[in-house]
Amino acid sequence: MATNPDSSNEKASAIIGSGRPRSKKEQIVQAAIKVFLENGYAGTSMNRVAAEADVIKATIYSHFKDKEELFAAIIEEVTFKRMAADTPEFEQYLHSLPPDEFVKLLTQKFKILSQSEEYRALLRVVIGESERFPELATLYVKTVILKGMELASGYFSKHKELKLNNPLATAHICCGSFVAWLIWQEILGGKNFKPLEFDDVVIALQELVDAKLAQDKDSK
Amino acid sequence: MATNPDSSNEKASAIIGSGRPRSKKEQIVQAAIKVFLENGYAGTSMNRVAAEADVIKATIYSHFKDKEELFAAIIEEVTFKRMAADTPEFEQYLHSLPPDEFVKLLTQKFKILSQSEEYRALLRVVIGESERFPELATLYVKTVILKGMELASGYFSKHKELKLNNPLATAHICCGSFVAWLIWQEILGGKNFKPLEFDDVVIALQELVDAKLAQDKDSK
DNA sequence: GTCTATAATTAGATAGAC
DNA sequence: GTCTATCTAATTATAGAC
Repeated sequence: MATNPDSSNEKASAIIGSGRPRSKKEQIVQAAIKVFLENGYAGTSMNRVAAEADVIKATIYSHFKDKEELFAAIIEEVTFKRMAADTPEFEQYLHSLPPDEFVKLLTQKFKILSQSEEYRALLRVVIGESERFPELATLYVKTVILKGMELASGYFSKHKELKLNNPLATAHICCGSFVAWLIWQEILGGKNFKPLEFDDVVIALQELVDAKLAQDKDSK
Repeated sequence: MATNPDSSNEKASAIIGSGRPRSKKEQIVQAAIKVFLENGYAGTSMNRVAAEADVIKATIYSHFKDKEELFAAIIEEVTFKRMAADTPEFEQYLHSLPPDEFVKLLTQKFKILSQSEEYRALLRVVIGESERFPELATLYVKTVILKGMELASGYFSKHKELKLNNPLATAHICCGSFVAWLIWQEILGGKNFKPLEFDDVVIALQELVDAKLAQDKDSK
Protein backbone atom coordinates (compact mmCIF):
# COMPACT_ATOMS: atom_id res chain seq x y z
CA MET A 1 0.00 0.00 0.00
CA ALA A 2 2.93 2.27 0.62
CA THR A 3 4.62 1.25 -2.61
CA ASN A 4 3.26 0.38 -6.00
CA PRO A 5 1.61 -3.03 -6.46
CA ASP A 6 3.86 -5.89 -7.40
CA SER A 7 3.03 -6.48 -11.05
CA SER A 8 6.69 -6.33 -12.12
CA ASN A 9 8.99 -9.03 -13.48
CA GLU A 10 7.82 -12.45 -12.45
CA LYS A 11 9.55 -14.01 -15.47
CA ALA A 12 13.24 -13.62 -14.67
CA SER A 13 13.14 -15.25 -11.25
CA ALA A 14 10.68 -17.93 -12.36
CA ILE A 15 13.46 -19.61 -14.33
CA ILE A 16 15.64 -20.38 -11.33
CA GLY A 17 12.58 -21.10 -9.23
CA SER A 18 13.52 -23.67 -6.61
CA GLY A 19 10.13 -23.33 -4.94
CA ARG A 20 7.33 -21.29 -6.43
CA PRO A 21 8.32 -18.28 -8.51
CA ARG A 22 9.00 -15.22 -6.37
CA SER A 23 10.13 -11.82 -7.51
CA LYS A 24 13.02 -10.25 -5.64
CA LYS A 25 10.64 -7.69 -4.22
CA GLU A 26 8.41 -10.43 -2.89
CA GLN A 27 11.41 -12.14 -1.33
CA ILE A 28 12.39 -8.91 0.35
CA VAL A 29 8.91 -8.29 1.70
CA GLN A 30 8.60 -11.82 3.07
CA ALA A 31 12.00 -11.63 4.72
CA ALA A 32 11.29 -8.18 6.10
CA ILE A 33 8.00 -9.37 7.58
CA LYS A 34 9.80 -12.15 9.37
CA VAL A 35 12.71 -10.10 10.69
CA PHE A 36 10.83 -6.91 11.57
CA LEU A 37 8.02 -8.75 13.36
CA GLU A 38 10.59 -10.68 15.34
CA ASN A 39 12.96 -7.86 16.27
CA GLY A 40 11.04 -4.61 15.88
CA TYR A 41 12.16 -1.59 13.89
CA ALA A 42 15.40 -0.58 15.59
CA GLY A 43 16.27 -4.19 16.33
CA THR A 44 16.31 -5.03 12.65
CA SER A 45 19.23 -4.31 10.34
CA MET A 46 19.02 -4.04 6.59
CA ASN A 47 21.91 -6.50 6.42
CA ARG A 48 19.82 -9.06 8.24
CA VAL A 49 16.83 -8.52 5.96
CA ALA A 50 19.04 -8.85 2.88
CA ALA A 51 20.56 -12.08 4.18
CA GLU A 52 17.14 -13.51 5.04
CA ALA A 53 15.81 -12.57 1.59
CA ASP A 54 18.90 -14.03 -0.08
CA VAL A 55 19.42 -10.72 -1.81
CA ILE A 56 22.13 -8.12 -1.75
CA LYS A 57 21.45 -5.02 0.32
CA ALA A 58 21.50 -2.59 -2.61
CA THR A 59 18.59 -4.49 -4.14
CA ILE A 60 16.41 -3.54 -1.20
CA TYR A 61 17.20 0.11 -1.78
CA SER A 62 16.15 -0.18 -5.42
CA HIS A 63 12.65 -1.12 -4.22
CA PHE A 64 12.33 0.90 -1.04
CA LYS A 65 13.56 4.40 -0.34
CA ASP A 66 14.89 3.62 3.12
CA LYS A 67 14.40 1.49 6.20
CA GLU A 68 11.36 3.42 7.38
CA GLU A 69 9.54 2.94 4.09
CA LEU A 70 10.24 -0.79 4.11
CA PHE A 71 9.01 -1.10 7.68
CA ALA A 72 5.83 0.85 6.97
CA ALA A 73 5.20 -1.26 3.87
CA ILE A 74 5.41 -4.58 5.68
CA ILE A 75 3.29 -3.46 8.64
CA GLU A 76 0.62 -2.28 6.21
CA GLU A 77 0.90 -5.52 4.27
CA VAL A 78 0.41 -7.73 7.32
CA THR A 79 -2.31 -5.51 8.76
CA PHE A 80 -4.45 -5.66 5.64
CA LYS A 81 -3.69 -9.28 4.80
CA ARG A 82 -5.54 -10.69 7.79
CA MET A 83 -8.57 -8.44 7.57
CA ALA A 84 -11.04 -9.87 5.09
CA ALA A 85 -13.88 -7.38 5.27
CA ASP A 86 -17.29 -8.77 6.19
CA THR A 87 -20.12 -8.42 3.71
CA PRO A 88 -23.17 -6.37 4.78
CA GLU A 89 -25.16 -9.59 4.51
CA PHE A 90 -22.98 -11.36 7.04
CA GLU A 91 -23.12 -8.39 9.36
CA GLN A 92 -26.91 -8.40 9.13
CA TYR A 93 -26.94 -12.09 9.90
CA LEU A 94 -24.78 -11.49 12.96
CA HIS A 95 -27.13 -8.79 14.17
CA SER A 96 -30.08 -11.17 13.92
CA LEU A 97 -28.58 -13.61 16.41
CA PRO A 98 -29.45 -13.79 20.11
CA PRO A 99 -26.77 -12.32 22.43
CA ASP A 100 -25.15 -15.60 23.42
CA GLU A 101 -24.72 -16.79 19.85
CA PHE A 102 -23.50 -13.40 18.79
CA VAL A 103 -20.77 -13.41 21.43
CA LYS A 104 -19.89 -16.94 20.37
CA LEU A 105 -19.40 -15.93 16.75
CA LEU A 106 -17.51 -12.79 17.67
CA THR A 107 -15.10 -14.88 19.73
CA GLN A 108 -14.62 -17.35 16.90
CA LYS A 109 -13.49 -14.52 14.65
CA PHE A 110 -11.09 -13.34 17.32
CA LYS A 111 -9.78 -16.83 17.93
CA ILE A 112 -8.82 -17.25 14.28
CA LEU A 113 -6.90 -13.99 14.44
CA SER A 114 -5.19 -14.66 17.73
CA GLN A 115 -4.04 -18.16 16.85
CA SER A 116 -1.80 -16.73 14.16
CA GLU A 117 1.69 -16.16 15.46
CA GLU A 118 2.18 -13.48 12.83
CA TYR A 119 -0.81 -11.57 14.14
CA ARG A 120 0.43 -11.70 17.72
CA ALA A 121 3.82 -10.44 16.57
CA LEU A 122 2.11 -7.65 14.64
CA LEU A 123 0.24 -6.52 17.74
CA ARG A 124 3.42 -6.60 19.79
CA VAL A 125 5.43 -4.60 17.26
CA VAL A 126 2.68 -2.05 16.54
CA ILE A 127 2.39 -1.32 20.26
CA GLY A 128 6.15 -1.27 20.73
CA GLU A 129 6.73 1.11 17.84
CA SER A 130 3.65 3.25 18.45
CA GLU A 131 5.75 6.14 19.70
CA ARG A 132 8.01 6.27 16.65
CA PHE A 133 5.31 5.30 14.13
CA PRO A 134 1.99 6.71 15.36
CA GLU A 135 0.51 6.55 11.84
CA LEU A 136 0.98 2.79 11.79
CA ALA A 137 -0.67 2.50 15.19
CA THR A 138 -3.59 4.51 13.81
CA LEU A 139 -3.80 2.31 10.75
CA TYR A 140 -3.88 -0.76 12.96
CA VAL A 141 -6.61 0.63 15.19
CA LYS A 142 -8.77 1.62 12.23
CA THR A 143 -8.25 -1.59 10.28
CA VAL A 144 -8.33 -4.18 13.04
CA ILE A 145 -9.59 -2.94 16.38
CA LEU A 146 -12.37 -0.67 15.18
CA LYS A 147 -13.72 -3.41 12.91
CA GLY A 148 -14.52 -5.67 15.83
CA MET A 149 -15.59 -2.77 17.99
CA GLU A 150 -18.10 -1.42 15.48
CA LEU A 151 -19.49 -4.86 14.83
CA ALA A 152 -20.20 -5.40 18.51
CA SER A 153 -21.26 -1.82 19.13
CA GLY A 154 -23.69 -2.00 16.20
CA TYR A 155 -25.20 -5.17 17.61
CA PHE A 156 -25.63 -3.71 21.08
CA SER A 157 -27.21 -0.59 19.61
CA LYS A 158 -29.84 -2.57 17.73
CA HIS A 159 -30.72 -4.88 20.59
CA LYS A 160 -32.71 -2.54 22.77
CA GLU A 161 -33.82 -5.42 24.98
CA LEU A 162 -30.37 -5.32 26.57
CA LYS A 163 -31.06 -1.73 27.63
CA LEU A 164 -27.41 -0.81 27.44
CA ASN A 165 -26.82 2.87 28.07
CA ASN A 166 -23.52 2.91 26.21
CA PRO A 167 -23.20 0.30 23.44
CA LEU A 168 -19.68 1.39 22.50
CA ALA A 169 -18.43 1.05 26.06
CA THR A 170 -20.01 -2.39 26.34
CA ALA A 171 -18.51 -3.41 23.01
CA HIS A 172 -15.17 -2.30 24.37
CA ILE A 173 -15.57 -4.55 27.41
CA CYS A 174 -16.10 -7.54 25.10
CA CYS A 175 -13.35 -6.83 22.58
CA GLY A 176 -11.06 -5.36 25.21
CA SER A 177 -11.14 -8.43 27.41
CA PHE A 178 -10.24 -10.50 24.35
CA VAL A 179 -7.27 -8.36 23.39
CA ALA A 180 -6.13 -8.09 27.00
CA TRP A 181 -6.24 -11.88 27.27
CA LEU A 182 -4.02 -12.18 24.21
CA ILE A 183 -1.53 -9.71 25.65
CA TRP A 184 -1.21 -10.97 29.18
CA GLN A 185 -1.55 -14.68 28.55
CA GLU A 186 0.24 -15.12 25.22
CA ILE A 187 2.45 -12.10 24.58
CA LEU A 188 3.58 -11.41 28.15
CA GLY A 189 3.65 -15.12 28.98
CA GLY A 190 1.10 -15.13 31.80
CA LYS A 191 -0.06 -18.58 30.73
CA ASN A 192 3.18 -20.02 32.07
CA PHE A 193 2.35 -19.40 35.72
CA LYS A 194 -1.29 -18.25 35.87
CA PRO A 195 -3.10 -19.95 32.99
CA LEU A 196 -6.54 -18.71 32.01
CA GLU A 197 -8.39 -20.38 29.17
CA PHE A 198 -9.80 -18.02 26.58
CA ASP A 199 -13.05 -19.97 26.52
CA ASP A 200 -13.50 -19.34 30.23
CA VAL A 201 -13.31 -15.61 29.59
CA VAL A 202 -16.02 -15.96 26.95
CA ILE A 203 -18.24 -17.97 29.31
CA ALA A 204 -17.82 -15.42 32.08
CA LEU A 205 -18.68 -12.68 29.63
CA GLN A 206 -21.81 -14.49 28.53
CA GLU A 207 -22.78 -14.90 32.18
CA LEU A 208 -22.79 -11.14 32.56
CA VAL A 209 -24.62 -10.43 29.32
CA ASP A 210 -27.22 -13.09 30.08
CA ALA A 211 -27.81 -11.54 33.48
CA LYS A 212 -28.40 -8.19 31.86
CA LEU A 213 -30.92 -9.80 29.52
CA ALA A 214 -32.71 -11.60 32.34
CA GLN A 215 -32.85 -8.46 34.47
CA ASP A 216 -34.50 -6.47 31.71
CA LYS A 217 -37.05 -9.18 31.10
CA ASP A 218 -38.03 -9.11 34.76
CA SER A 219 -38.34 -5.33 34.85
CA LYS A 220 -41.06 -5.43 32.17
CA MET B 1 16.96 -5.33 42.00
CA ALA B 2 19.32 -6.56 39.33
CA THR B 3 22.24 -4.64 40.73
CA ASN B 4 23.25 -3.87 44.25
CA PRO B 5 21.30 -1.17 46.12
CA ASP B 6 22.56 2.39 45.80
CA SER B 7 24.10 3.11 49.18
CA SER B 8 27.44 4.13 47.71
CA ASN B 9 29.15 7.51 47.61
CA GLU B 10 26.63 10.26 48.03
CA LYS B 11 29.29 12.59 49.44
CA ALA B 12 31.47 13.34 46.43
CA SER B 13 28.73 14.50 44.13
CA ALA B 14 26.88 16.32 46.90
CA ILE B 15 29.58 18.98 46.84
CA ILE B 16 28.93 20.11 43.28
CA GLY B 17 25.20 19.69 43.77
CA SER B 18 23.43 22.19 41.53
CA GLY B 19 20.08 20.69 42.38
CA ARG B 20 19.70 18.01 45.00
CA PRO B 21 22.66 15.71 45.48
CA ARG B 22 22.64 12.84 42.99
CA SER B 23 25.22 10.14 42.63
CA LYS B 24 26.49 9.39 39.15
CA LYS B 25 24.73 6.06 39.28
CA GLU B 26 21.48 7.76 40.09
CA GLN B 27 21.98 10.16 37.21
CA ILE B 28 22.59 7.26 34.87
CA VAL B 29 19.51 5.40 36.05
CA GLN B 30 17.28 8.46 35.68
CA ALA B 31 18.61 9.19 32.20
CA ALA B 32 18.32 5.56 31.18
CA ILE B 33 14.71 5.43 32.35
CA LYS B 34 13.89 8.40 30.20
CA VAL B 35 15.68 7.27 27.05
CA PHE B 36 14.84 3.56 27.21
CA LEU B 37 11.16 4.16 27.93
CA GLU B 38 11.02 6.56 25.01
CA ASN B 39 12.94 4.57 22.42
CA GLY B 40 12.91 0.95 23.53
CA TYR B 41 15.95 -1.29 23.92
CA ALA B 42 17.40 -1.40 20.41
CA GLY B 43 16.36 2.20 19.75
CA THR B 44 18.52 3.43 22.59
CA SER B 45 22.26 3.98 22.33
CA MET B 46 24.63 4.11 25.25
CA ASN B 47 25.95 7.39 23.82
CA ARG B 48 22.51 8.88 24.15
CA VAL B 49 22.10 7.69 27.73
CA ALA B 50 25.52 9.08 28.65
CA ALA B 51 24.69 12.45 27.10
CA GLU B 52 21.33 12.58 28.87
CA ALA B 53 22.96 11.68 32.19
CA ASP B 54 25.73 14.24 31.62
CA VAL B 55 28.24 11.49 32.18
CA ILE B 56 30.89 9.91 30.02
CA LYS B 57 30.05 6.57 28.51
CA ALA B 58 32.77 4.64 30.33
CA THR B 59 31.18 5.64 33.62
CA ILE B 60 28.07 3.71 32.70
CA TYR B 61 30.16 0.60 32.14
CA SER B 62 31.72 0.96 35.57
CA HIS B 63 28.25 0.58 37.09
CA PHE B 64 26.59 -1.80 34.66
CA LYS B 65 28.09 -4.77 32.89
CA ASP B 66 26.50 -4.03 29.54
CA LYS B 67 23.48 -2.54 27.82
CA GLU B 68 21.25 -5.48 28.66
CA GLU B 69 21.97 -5.23 32.37
CA LEU B 70 21.26 -1.51 32.38
CA PHE B 71 17.99 -2.04 30.55
CA ALA B 72 16.88 -4.79 32.91
CA ALA B 73 17.80 -2.65 35.90
CA ILE B 74 15.71 0.32 34.85
CA ILE B 75 12.68 -1.77 33.85
CA GLU B 76 12.79 -3.44 37.26
CA GLU B 77 13.24 -0.07 38.95
CA VAL B 78 10.19 1.48 37.27
CA THR B 79 8.09 -1.65 37.67
CA PHE B 80 8.61 -1.81 41.42
CA LYS B 81 8.54 1.94 42.01
CA ARG B 82 4.87 2.30 41.14
CA MET B 83 3.64 -0.72 43.01
CA ALA B 84 3.09 0.13 46.63
CA ALA B 85 1.78 -3.12 48.07
CA ASP B 86 -1.59 -2.99 49.76
CA THR B 87 -1.84 -3.90 53.43
CA PRO B 88 -3.97 -6.91 54.38
CA GLU B 89 -6.21 -4.47 56.25
CA PHE B 90 -6.91 -2.43 53.15
CA GLU B 91 -7.57 -5.57 51.15
CA GLN B 92 -10.02 -6.72 53.81
CA TYR B 93 -11.71 -3.34 53.69
CA LEU B 94 -12.03 -3.61 49.91
CA HIS B 95 -13.58 -7.05 50.22
CA SER B 96 -16.19 -5.70 52.61
CA LEU B 97 -17.56 -3.23 50.06
CA PRO B 98 -20.62 -3.80 47.87
CA PRO B 99 -19.82 -4.63 44.22
CA ASP B 100 -20.41 -1.14 42.81
CA GLU B 101 -18.14 0.54 45.34
CA PHE B 102 -15.53 -2.13 44.93
CA VAL B 103 -15.39 -1.59 41.17
CA LYS B 104 -15.21 2.14 41.83
CA LEU B 105 -12.18 1.79 44.09
CA LEU B 106 -10.50 -0.67 41.79
CA THR B 107 -10.82 1.80 38.95
CA GLN B 108 -9.44 4.61 41.04
CA LYS B 109 -6.31 2.59 41.66
CA PHE B 110 -6.01 1.90 37.96
CA LYS B 111 -6.60 5.54 37.07
CA ILE B 112 -3.71 6.67 39.22
CA LEU B 113 -1.45 4.21 37.47
CA SER B 114 -2.62 4.97 33.95
CA GLN B 115 -2.38 8.73 34.29
CA SER B 116 1.37 8.43 34.68
CA GLU B 117 3.12 8.85 31.35
CA GLU B 118 5.99 6.77 32.69
CA TYR B 119 3.68 3.88 33.42
CA ARG B 120 2.17 3.97 29.94
CA ALA B 121 5.65 4.00 28.44
CA LEU B 122 6.62 1.07 30.66
CA LEU B 123 3.68 -0.97 29.41
CA ARG B 124 4.52 -0.13 25.81
CA VAL B 125 8.17 -1.05 26.16
CA VAL B 126 7.57 -4.23 28.16
CA ILE B 127 5.19 -5.46 25.48
CA GLY B 128 7.48 -4.36 22.67
CA GLU B 129 10.52 -6.08 24.16
CA SER B 130 8.69 -9.14 25.47
CA GLU B 131 10.24 -11.36 22.79
CA ARG B 132 13.82 -10.36 23.58
CA PHE B 133 13.30 -9.99 27.36
CA PRO B 134 10.66 -12.53 28.42
CA GLU B 135 11.88 -12.45 32.03
CA LEU B 136 11.04 -8.76 32.24
CA ALA B 137 7.59 -9.42 30.81
CA THR B 138 7.13 -12.08 33.47
CA LEU B 139 8.26 -9.70 36.19
CA TYR B 140 5.79 -7.10 34.98
CA VAL B 141 2.91 -9.55 34.90
CA LYS B 142 3.65 -10.81 38.40
CA THR B 143 4.27 -7.40 39.93
CA VAL B 144 1.60 -5.32 38.23
CA ILE B 145 -1.07 -7.28 36.39
CA LEU B 146 -1.48 -10.15 38.83
CA LYS B 147 -1.80 -7.72 41.74
CA GLY B 148 -4.97 -6.20 40.36
CA MET B 149 -6.19 -9.52 39.08
CA GLU B 150 -5.87 -11.29 42.43
CA LEU B 151 -7.49 -8.41 44.25
CA ALA B 152 -10.55 -8.57 42.01
CA SER B 153 -10.54 -12.34 41.81
CA GLY B 154 -10.38 -12.59 45.59
CA TYR B 155 -13.34 -10.26 45.91
CA PHE B 156 -15.42 -12.18 43.42
CA SER B 157 -14.59 -15.44 45.17
CA LYS B 158 -15.80 -14.18 48.53
CA HIS B 159 -19.00 -12.63 47.26
CA LYS B 160 -21.04 -15.72 46.61
CA GLU B 161 -24.17 -13.65 46.04
CA LEU B 162 -22.77 -12.83 42.61
CA LYS B 163 -22.83 -16.53 41.81
CA LEU B 164 -19.87 -16.25 39.46
CA ASN B 165 -18.70 -19.60 38.17
CA ASN B 166 -15.22 -18.38 37.41
CA PRO B 167 -14.01 -15.48 39.60
CA LEU B 168 -10.63 -15.29 37.87
CA ALA B 169 -12.20 -15.00 34.43
CA THR B 170 -14.56 -12.29 35.67
CA ALA B 171 -11.69 -10.46 37.30
CA HIS B 172 -9.91 -10.62 33.98
CA ILE B 173 -12.88 -8.99 32.23
CA CYS B 174 -12.69 -6.07 34.67
CA CYS B 175 -8.93 -5.56 34.69
CA GLY B 176 -8.60 -6.54 31.04
CA SER B 177 -11.06 -3.96 29.82
CA PHE B 178 -9.10 -1.34 31.77
CA VAL B 179 -5.75 -2.30 30.29
CA ALA B 180 -7.22 -2.62 26.82
CA TRP B 181 -8.68 0.86 27.15
CA LEU B 182 -5.26 2.22 28.03
CA ILE B 183 -3.71 0.51 25.03
CA TRP B 184 -6.18 1.35 22.32
CA GLN B 185 -7.18 4.81 23.49
CA GLU B 186 -3.92 6.21 24.85
CA ILE B 187 -1.01 4.15 23.53
CA LEU B 188 -2.34 3.43 20.04
CA GLY B 189 -4.01 6.84 19.81
CA GLY B 190 -7.60 5.69 19.36
CA LYS B 191 -8.83 8.70 21.34
CA ASN B 192 -7.91 10.92 18.42
CA PHE B 193 -10.65 9.62 16.15
CA LYS B 194 -12.88 7.37 18.28
CA PRO B 195 -12.80 8.75 21.81
CA LEU B 196 -14.12 6.62 24.63
CA GLU B 197 -14.08 7.94 28.17
CA PHE B 198 -12.63 5.61 30.75
CA ASP B 199 -15.45 6.42 33.14
CA ASP B 200 -17.97 5.23 30.57
CA VAL B 201 -16.24 1.86 30.48
CA VAL B 202 -16.51 1.64 34.26
CA ILE B 203 -20.19 2.56 34.18
CA ALA B 204 -20.92 -0.05 31.52
CA LEU B 205 -19.04 -2.60 33.59
CA GLN B 206 -21.06 -1.75 36.67
CA GLU B 207 -24.23 -2.12 34.62
CA LEU B 208 -23.28 -5.70 33.88
CA VAL B 209 -22.23 -6.55 37.43
CA ASP B 210 -25.36 -4.94 38.86
CA ALA B 211 -27.49 -7.00 36.50
CA LYS B 212 -25.79 -10.15 37.72
CA LEU B 213 -26.51 -9.15 41.28
CA ALA B 214 -30.17 -8.35 40.55
CA GLN B 215 -30.64 -11.60 38.67
CA ASP B 216 -29.37 -13.67 41.55
CA LYS B 217 -31.59 -11.85 44.02
CA ASP B 218 -34.62 -12.64 41.88
CA SER B 219 -33.76 -16.29 41.59
CA LYS B 220 -33.93 -16.69 45.36
C1' DG C 1 35.08 6.00 40.10
C1' DT C 2 35.74 8.96 36.45
C1' DC C 3 37.64 10.67 32.46
C1' DT C 4 40.40 10.65 27.45
C1' DA C 5 41.01 8.17 23.70
C1' DT C 6 40.24 4.55 20.81
C1' DA C 7 39.46 -0.19 19.25
C1' DA C 8 36.47 -3.25 16.60
C1' DT C 9 32.37 -3.83 14.45
C1' DT C 10 28.25 -2.74 12.30
C1' DA C 11 24.79 0.45 10.86
C1' DG C 12 22.24 2.79 6.81
C1' DA C 13 22.94 4.15 2.39
C1' DT C 14 25.14 4.87 -2.45
C1' DA C 15 28.18 4.93 -6.92
C1' DG C 16 29.01 2.56 -10.80
C1' DA C 17 29.50 -1.77 -13.72
C1' DC C 18 26.51 -4.83 -16.22
C1' DG D 1 16.98 -4.35 -11.60
C1' DT D 2 20.83 -6.47 -9.70
C1' DC D 3 25.31 -7.00 -8.13
C1' DT D 4 30.47 -5.48 -6.35
C1' DA D 5 32.56 -2.49 -3.64
C1' DT D 6 32.72 1.15 -0.63
C1' DC D 7 31.80 5.50 2.18
C1' DT D 8 30.49 7.63 6.34
C1' DA D 9 28.76 7.67 10.65
C1' DA D 10 27.32 5.40 14.66
C1' DT D 11 27.38 1.35 17.48
C1' DT D 12 29.02 -1.41 21.87
C1' DA D 13 32.69 -1.83 24.63
C1' DT D 14 37.45 -1.29 26.71
C1' DA D 15 42.47 0.11 28.00
C1' DG D 16 44.92 3.21 30.57
C1' DA D 17 45.79 7.83 32.96
C1' DC D 18 44.36 10.15 37.15
